[in-house]
Amino acid sequence: MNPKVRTRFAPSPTGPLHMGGVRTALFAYLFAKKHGGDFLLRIEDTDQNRYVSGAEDYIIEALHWCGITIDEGVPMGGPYGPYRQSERKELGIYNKYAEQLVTSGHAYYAFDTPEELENMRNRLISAGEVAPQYNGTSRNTMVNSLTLTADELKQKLESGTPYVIRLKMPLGENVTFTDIIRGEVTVNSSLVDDKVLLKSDGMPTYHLAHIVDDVLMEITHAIRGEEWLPSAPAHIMTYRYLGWADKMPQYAHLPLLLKPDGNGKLSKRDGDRLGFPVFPLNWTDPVTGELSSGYKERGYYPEAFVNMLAFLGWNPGTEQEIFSMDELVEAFSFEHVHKSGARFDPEKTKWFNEQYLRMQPVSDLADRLRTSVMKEFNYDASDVRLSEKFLHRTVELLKDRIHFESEMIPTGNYLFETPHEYDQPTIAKKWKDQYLSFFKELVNSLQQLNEFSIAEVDGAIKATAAANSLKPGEIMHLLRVFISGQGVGVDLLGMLELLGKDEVVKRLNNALQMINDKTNS
RNA sequence: GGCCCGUUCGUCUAGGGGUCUAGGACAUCUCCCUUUCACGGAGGAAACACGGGUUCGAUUCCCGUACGGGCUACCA
Repeated sequence: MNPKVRTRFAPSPTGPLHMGGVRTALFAYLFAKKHGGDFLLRIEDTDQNRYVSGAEDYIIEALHWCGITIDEGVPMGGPYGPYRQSERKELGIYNKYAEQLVTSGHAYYAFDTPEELENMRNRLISAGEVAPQYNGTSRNTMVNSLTLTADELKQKLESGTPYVIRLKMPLGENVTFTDIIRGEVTVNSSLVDDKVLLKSDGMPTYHLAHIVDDVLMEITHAIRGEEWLPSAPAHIMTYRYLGWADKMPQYAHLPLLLKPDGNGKLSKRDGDRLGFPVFPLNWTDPVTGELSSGYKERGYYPEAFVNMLAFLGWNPGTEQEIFSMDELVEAFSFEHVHKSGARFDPEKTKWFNEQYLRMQPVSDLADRLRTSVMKEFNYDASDVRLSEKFLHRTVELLKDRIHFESEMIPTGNYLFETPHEYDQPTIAKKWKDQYLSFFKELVNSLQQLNEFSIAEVDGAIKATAAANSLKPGEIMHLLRVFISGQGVGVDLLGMLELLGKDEVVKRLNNALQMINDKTNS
């Protein structure tokens, strides 16, 4: 029987998680859930120089907002804890396995200083080497436990000379492994350098830490970005040298997310440069105070964001595009994950949001609109504009015209407030003095209506127009401007009915006063 | 530069030798609906990078070229 599927998302807390990271987490989550497994969050905080405070909380909040639920790991813990590598270091595991590799002859101590490393690279470059590396050939010229005598080594170690432990990559060996997405990948071991496994500060590098942790946490599938493909052979070798070939998770290297414009992978800087967020949530840089905008605060539904993300590099193989998280879990498979990078399109993201907006129940939108209205305007609790009926109808009038819920008030502001300004270009274009009597009569006619319904109002407008030998088409646009102040907007008759007799009459009188003032000035 | 990975409409993609006069979606254009603008509906334009093979037959398989992406740290 196959072991229970366990996948993990293992970001390093160096800043806010960007959407590429969220997608990696999403695919790992979908795969785990599809197979009835667990999804873990491990924090890879082995680089103390790049640690950013708040980043870990941000990652947790972002995943939560997206509906990606963590079964185990940071923050709640679990049977394989701790789940932060800085804390796991205290367990002595990284040290232990690094030493084990040294003992078995698959790794060695290296005492070279940064200057010496730099010199070595320059030396190789001037010797015509295009890719200077610390590897099977150059290590013989360096200061390490392979070139030092036993006494020299002992002396260095005892005097506390800083050292790293490097993986001893073999020369000229073909390393083959199977990637779930790319199939069989073969790389010659000569091409990959002797990776540092343990740094001089005692911390492991990613190369060692993720392997030790994946095995100890019984991870079955290691899902990560394509940028790791070149170092995968080093990882494969490490598993073998540690005697963990049978415990190695299956690797899946995901295609990268590319910039909507120009070249290269999507970066944290692209978002605000191009006017769309690259982060799920707002992020304020703790050092510079600079704000990067997030999808949440921009008014995107997490479901829309996730749906969009899922379709970057993956497809269900059918023509269905709108998927709930449950449906994504059901449909997900690596067979339908692309090999090539996906250019991200902000326009499509908006479209996804619109789709989710249209699916919202009107009553839910009305409830949320009430909250916004109360915040925006100082209405009395008994104000009709806070009534169920008014809000419900407002939502119906507005919802198909907007991309975000947050646009309801800005787009429909004239439904909440009597206009103070009017679209003068439209008035100038349409207005004729002979319309004055029509509008005056219309006010009277509307005032006499017992029932202020669409049908009644429509009837009154038509009758008054006919009495003035006007075609309704002539004055409808002006009527809209007089009522809403704007030339475009929601259905006119629907708006009149919603506003009600008193408000409509009031607005009409205001507008006629405005016309009068203009004429006299 | 070297190495690795990739290459279907502008973008995301369907497609695993004949069903491809290459399908869908976003964006774009036209028309319809609408006494506004949207929404909605209908339609249009728009792609197999190139060159060699293999094959009766290649978008689909192989090789090369071009292009794109990634990596090339005591960062992940």
